[in-house]
Amino acid sequence: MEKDFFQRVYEVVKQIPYGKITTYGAIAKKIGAPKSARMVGYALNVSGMQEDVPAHRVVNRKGLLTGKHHFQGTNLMQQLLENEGVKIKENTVQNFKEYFWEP
DNA sequence: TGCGTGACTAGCC
DNA sequence: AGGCTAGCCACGC
Repeated sequence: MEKDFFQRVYEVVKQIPYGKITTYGAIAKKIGAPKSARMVGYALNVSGMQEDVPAHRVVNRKGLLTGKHHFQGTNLMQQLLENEGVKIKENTVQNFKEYFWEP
């Protein structure tokens, strides 16, 4: 049975390895909806019930932590990424291209 | 059934 | 080079 759009997003996001990050567009393309990058972020927004979904490892194509505003703390998302060895500066991932992981 | 909204992306000015 | 607008799809009311 085909999983819901959101569930597909969770499946891909959960596959992101430790210390790596990816973009909404990459995920959207992976699930077969390259035009629905916005839906990926939307899905993560309601992923509050999905603890296994490391939404903090998902950023926009510029490496900007666009979704950090949706996290509990003001810098929680950044703290989590730095905890995995990802350097963050001004809400932006440093060496984003190197940390980028394609599903 | 229809309009508005959004954790995006790409293109144009 | 930087900022703004348009297009896109799925969900909620």
